[in-house]
Amino acid sequence: MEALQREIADAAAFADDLPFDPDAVAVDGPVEADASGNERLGPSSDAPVIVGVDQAFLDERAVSAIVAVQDGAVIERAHAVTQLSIPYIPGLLAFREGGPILAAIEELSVEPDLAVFDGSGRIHFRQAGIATHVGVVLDLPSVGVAKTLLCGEPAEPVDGRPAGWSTPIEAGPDVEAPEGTTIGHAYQSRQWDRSQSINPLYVSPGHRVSAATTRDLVDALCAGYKLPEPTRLADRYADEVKAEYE
DNA sequence: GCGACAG
DNA sequence: ATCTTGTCGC
Repeated sequence: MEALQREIADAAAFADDLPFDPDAVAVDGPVEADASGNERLGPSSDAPVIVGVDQAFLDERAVSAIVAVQDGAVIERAHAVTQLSIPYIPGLLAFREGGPILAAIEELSVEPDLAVFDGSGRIHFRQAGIATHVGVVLDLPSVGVAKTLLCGEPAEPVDGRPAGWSTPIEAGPDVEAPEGTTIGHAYQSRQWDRSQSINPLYVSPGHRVSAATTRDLVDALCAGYKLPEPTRLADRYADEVKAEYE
């Protein structure tokens, strides 16, 4: 599995090769979850279709949820319930959740322009986190958004930073990349005004996106919550589907 | 052997 | 990821 990850990292493009202008991406406010107001029946413009991907679990089954957003509105949701066979092992997450995610994406009728994954991309021991792995398999532009850091080193302390702040995550001895290579960023999407502090997000390129653009895209996709809208919606949808299966 | 480790 | 009460703050 590790050898395959090195091949995937080799095939991955950590430079911008997007079918749309990343500077044109923006989500004004929180997106309504479903048909409660601004859902359309399918893609209606040439604006990029961005999908959020997340999972929930019941016993040894994975509930993979996909929510497609375009112009700040949900245009489609899809999901799949799959039997799991591989345990969770840090560094090998894609082998456990990759198949289930592909099954859910196959249920989608729209063609995504970008996928936002819950987990790392290039911030990975062999530069092949789940965002990179699935992105390469589908040759789909992708980014990874993780809530905790798997490996690498922040260029500076990350505690108590204001919203909008970010710092590079550099490759250390634990990453198979030249020492100091920027493999992603710590990005503070949200912060409290006083007292309590919120941890930053750890964002990294999946495939066909650079580290800087990944940070900018996540920044543009956040709308008042810690997680970017596509991810937050997929998170909620996964819980919704899970509830129906138990 | 010890420590570290996405979801 | 999942199991869960109470609690702080707008």
